[in-house]
Amino acid sequence: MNQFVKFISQFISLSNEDTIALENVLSNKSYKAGDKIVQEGSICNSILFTVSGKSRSYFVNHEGQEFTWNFHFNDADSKFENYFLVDYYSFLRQTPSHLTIEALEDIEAITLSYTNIQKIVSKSINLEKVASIMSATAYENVHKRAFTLLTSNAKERYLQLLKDEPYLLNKFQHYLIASYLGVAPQSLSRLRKEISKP
Amino acid sequence: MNQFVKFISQFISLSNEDTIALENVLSNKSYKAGDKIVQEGSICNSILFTVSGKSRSYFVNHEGQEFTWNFHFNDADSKFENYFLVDYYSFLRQTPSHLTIEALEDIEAITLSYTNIQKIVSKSINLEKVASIMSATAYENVHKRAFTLLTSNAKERYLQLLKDEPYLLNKFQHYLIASYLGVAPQSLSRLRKEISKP
DNA sequence: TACTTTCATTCACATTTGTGAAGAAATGAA
DNA sequence: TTCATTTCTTCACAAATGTGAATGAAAGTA
Repeated sequence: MNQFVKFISQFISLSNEDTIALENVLSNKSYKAGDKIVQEGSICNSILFTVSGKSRSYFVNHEGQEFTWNFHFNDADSKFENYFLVDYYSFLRQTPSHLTIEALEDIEAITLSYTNIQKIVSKSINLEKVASIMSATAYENVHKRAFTLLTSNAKERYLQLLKDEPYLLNKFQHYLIASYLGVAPQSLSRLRKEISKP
Repeated sequence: MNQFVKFISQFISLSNEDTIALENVLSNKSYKAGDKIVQEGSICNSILFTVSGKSRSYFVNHEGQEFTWNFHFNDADSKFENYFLVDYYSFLRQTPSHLTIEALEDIEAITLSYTNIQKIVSKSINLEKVASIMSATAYENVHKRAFTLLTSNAKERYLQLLKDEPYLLNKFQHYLIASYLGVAPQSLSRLRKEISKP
């Protein structure tokens, strides 16, 4: 059974027709390490579901600095939002993406296009629920990110990462974690030293 | 004609039936300056549309510090999202709110409850579009906020505010603006001095 | 008006974070 | 393995931001 369909089934019970309708609009796609899965400036017209491989999404500011927005992978540690490779902002509005998504390893993914989502959603109330769960989750995620950035300093953000998603430290390079926290790599190093032996 | 209906009409053409259906589920509500319109911890079960008066939404961190999330008012300067008094996060999921919304002046508002939205949305495709416009806008807004906080420092955030929403400086007290930017009031003062005479 | 309260600014100093350079450690390739 | 490359850490110093206190301006109240 398709991994994406299996994933959706955890949330919503799908009829046989729903399952078939869904499977019919899905296709497989693969990327090589280093590929840009989503390009800043281009419109994000499909949602990709990660089957295997790690990737990261990031913003680039006016000075060319990269800031990791999120990490994406599919294993026991991953959360809901980690599976999906998409700039929701761009996807929802069909406007140019601000985000770039880059394959850190070879990626296997399942793709669902914007137009196909419209098609299946209009056919099935259950599938409509999936779309709303996904967008509510995306909203929660970005909301939490903004809250953390507004209300806490670098040390607090690192402690929160240690608490909420410590496995990221083993999966991704620390300079990427640093840009996820919004600090310089050297500052992260300093924080780690300070926290490890108080 | 109801101000909220008028507002909606700018985006979507409403049939007579739609208009009547919408007006039937709206009601007026007023608050006194200082009132809490949305309380942290309680579920946000309606969306309020500001007719008059200023308010602000804010988070409180673990140390009791307040961080302004947004300013809300309804005049020539206001944007889409400024009208609405709601914690979308809480509203979408019907979970306890993280935000508090406080009336800075006496407020007149139009209220639309969660259950009533479901009712009218299921009756009219046009009204469904309104709901999706609103949630896409909420998403864009929070996305932009997170992006700015992640990628720019205090000075850049202040310059961006000067560029994008300078009128806030005349409408709201500077210590509130400071907490919106995520800096201490004294730091905002220093930035203003530095920028006014280079 | 005078009085009180609140807010904005300024200052000195503390703390946090950034930066560039250097070396250590880890990783990957031949 | 050895060598080259990348990443992590450490350090010293610079820059940014926070903090508490003091002052004066502005706004509200009697």
